[in-house]
Amino acid sequence: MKKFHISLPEDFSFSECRWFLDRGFDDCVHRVSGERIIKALQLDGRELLVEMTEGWGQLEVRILQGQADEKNVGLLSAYIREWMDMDRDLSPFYTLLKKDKRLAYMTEDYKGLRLMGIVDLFESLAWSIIGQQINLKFAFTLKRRLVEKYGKSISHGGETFHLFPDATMLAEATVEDLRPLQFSGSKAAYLIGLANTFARGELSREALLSLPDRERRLQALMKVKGIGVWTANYCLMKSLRDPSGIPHGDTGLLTALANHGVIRDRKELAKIDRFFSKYKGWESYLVFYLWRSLAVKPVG
DNA sequence: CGCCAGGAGTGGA
DNA sequence: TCCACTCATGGC
Repeated sequence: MKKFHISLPEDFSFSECRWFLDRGFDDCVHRVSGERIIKALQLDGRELLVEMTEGWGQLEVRILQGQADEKNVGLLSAYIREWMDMDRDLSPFYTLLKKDKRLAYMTEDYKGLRLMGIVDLFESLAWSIIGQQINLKFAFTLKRRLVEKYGKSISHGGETFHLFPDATMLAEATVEDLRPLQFSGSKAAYLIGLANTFARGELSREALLSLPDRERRLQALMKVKGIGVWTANYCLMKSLRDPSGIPHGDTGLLTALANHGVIRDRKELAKIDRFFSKYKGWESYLVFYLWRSLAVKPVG
C-alpha cells in the first residue's frame, strides 16, 4: 500500500498547519516543499518517508520509501492524526477567542491551525532543552547539527531526510562530543542525562501517562536535570496533548501577551493567570496561537 | 557593543 | 519560598 487518505475534520486547515511547520525556520525533522510536507519517521521499528498533501477535501498520504503493511498504515494514520491534532473539536476554543476583541481575529486569520505536536516524548524533551534560553533560529541550527551527527536518515530523490536520534544513540555521546557543535556545557550535559534516563527506562510516555494527573506528570518530568517548569509544560502540551499547559517563563509568550495588550510589562504574573483562567481546558491552544502570532506570515 | 533569546541550577537570605 | 547570580552563544 503506497497511498491512503485521512478525512479532514471541521476547522482543519492543512495550509495553516503546513505553514507553521516551516514559518521561516530550518527544521530538519520535516520538509515543507510547495504544497507538500515530507517527513521521515520510525514506526514499529520501520523507517518510513511520508509525503502529505491535501486533495479532494482529504489529507492524502503517500509512502515514498519504506515498506508498510496494513498494520503500519494503521499506525501511520494514527501518528499523523496525533501529530496534527486532528481528533479535536476546536469550536469551543473559537467561541472563547471570539469573546475577546483582541484575539477574535485569530479565529479567521489562523482558522484551522492545529497544535502541531512532537509525538515522540524524548524528541520533544530534547528539543525543548536545546531551545532553552537561546533564539529559535540558533536552536534549529543546533538541532540540525545534533540530528545530522546522531540521527538516521533516508535518501530519496537526491535529498536527505533525517530522523531525530533516539535516546540510546545520544546516551553514548559525551559533553566533549557536543561542545564542538556549540552546545553549552550544561545544555550538553542535560541532553545526555536525559538520553540516559530514557535509555535506562526511567522515563517514558507510558509511565507518564499512567500517573493520575498533570501535576504528578510535571513533578516526574522536573526530576530530570535540565527540565524545569517551562520544559515540562511545553512537553506535556506538545507530546502528551495536555490541554492546560502554560509554559511559565516563556519569553515568547510574554511578548505575545504584551503585543495583544493583555499585559503592559512582563512581570504581571497575576494578570496572566487571570487572563488564562478564562480559557480553562484550552490554555495550551491559546499559548500555541499566541506563539503563532509572533511569526509574520508573508503576504500572498 | 549591548541586549535579547520559546530557561535552569545553585546558593544565600 | 524568593531573589540574584551564573552559565553560554548566536542573532540583530
